[in-house]
Amino acid sequence: MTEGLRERKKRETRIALSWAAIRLVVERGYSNVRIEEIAAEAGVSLRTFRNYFAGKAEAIAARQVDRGLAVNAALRARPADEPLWDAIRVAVNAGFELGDSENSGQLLPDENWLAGVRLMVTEPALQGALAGAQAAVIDELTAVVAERTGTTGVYPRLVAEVVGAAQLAATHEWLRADPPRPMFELFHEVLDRITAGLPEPS
Amino acid sequence: MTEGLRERKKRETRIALSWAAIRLVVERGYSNVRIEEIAAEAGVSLRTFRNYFAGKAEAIAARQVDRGLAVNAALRARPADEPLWDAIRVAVNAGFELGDSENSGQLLPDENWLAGVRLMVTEPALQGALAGAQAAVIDELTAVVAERTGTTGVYPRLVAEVVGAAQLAATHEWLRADPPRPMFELFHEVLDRITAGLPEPS
DNA sequence: AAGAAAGTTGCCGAAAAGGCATCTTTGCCT
DNA sequence: AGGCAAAGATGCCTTTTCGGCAACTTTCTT
Repeated sequence: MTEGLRERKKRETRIALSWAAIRLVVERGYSNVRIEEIAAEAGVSLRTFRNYFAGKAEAIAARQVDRGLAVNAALRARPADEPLWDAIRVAVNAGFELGDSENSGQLLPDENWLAGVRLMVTEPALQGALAGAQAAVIDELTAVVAERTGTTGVYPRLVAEVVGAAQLAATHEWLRADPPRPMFELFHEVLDRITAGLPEPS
Repeated sequence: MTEGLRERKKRETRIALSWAAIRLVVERGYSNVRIEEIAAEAGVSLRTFRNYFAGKAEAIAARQVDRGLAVNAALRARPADEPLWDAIRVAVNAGFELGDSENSGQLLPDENWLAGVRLMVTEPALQGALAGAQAAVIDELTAVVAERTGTTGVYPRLVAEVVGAAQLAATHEWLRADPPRPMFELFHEVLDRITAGLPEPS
């Protein structure tokens, strides 16, 4: 069965709330946004907001979660005989593309927006939520890696955590880079270093 | 000048609050602990608790932060000509030892306690705070690595993030392992894999 | 010893959080 | 189509959190 109306609406509401939260926070600053306003912006009641998210921070982090889940799904969809790290590269890129398409389809973001995002991610409460969201995604990724490689023990988790670390490092660099660089490029550079065992650059 | 009375008391209060929070939450479960009770347990007012921490979750994560900062300090203290990854191994071990000494000095933890901790870390709100705390520590670690290696660009951040990932993976395994295994052993295994470029185990 | 600086505490209002009952919408079966 | 059941949205209400402010106490400096 294809996706029903109910589920589609729910997903749309979730996305609308999350974007509303991000937009308002980027514009006005984290503590100057009431969750009631986010709800209004997305056209639902405050109470409904609370049915979806535990708070502002979680709403904002939701976009990250969805992207992460997309990566996981993409990884599952890769051919089983493809080398693990090749598959991971492709899957993560697919995740970035999702982000782009939800955006204006631009590889490099608007300058004001970027500034707002930089400000936003300095918010301590946000960092926690973002990191926590990442953790949840990584739990699932661990399972995917375990399944794919048929390994047990630490290995799957370690790979998952490291992929997460790679994404974080790439994202940091992406926010820092001037002039801006596209995400996939940064990510590949990072993965190259990791699969080389992270030797000190000479 | 050595550490004054004021600073020592402050540090003690911080630690007392954090342990009180952890103990109560492990015993009763996250949502059954009022922060007022934590404050009482540590012998300060509710308002004072709030001067130290933004909430329950942050109080609990504080122990992690302190351990992380200890690792960073230890890394700074390593001889400058020591290979980076050797220095990291030693520094992280020093961090674990700190945790042990604050504990009963045991390498392997009590069974009830472990069960409580397992339960505690499943709490979503906690995961966020723990991960967020980790993120803050990693920011500092990035600086330490940059300083030590004299590198710029992504490399320092990448190393820092990966070290964080390694600790997370090791911790997960530590919580999962039955029979229990000592942390330092798990961590070394994990680091070996990383410096080998994370090849799929055959 | 005295003033300055830092820390603690109570009070208070705003906001968040979440349980519960009600009403509406969607999905499914006949 | 009709109608029932499940899921969702909303409002209401109570408890808890959150954080600014000002008064008071302790520690530090000279």
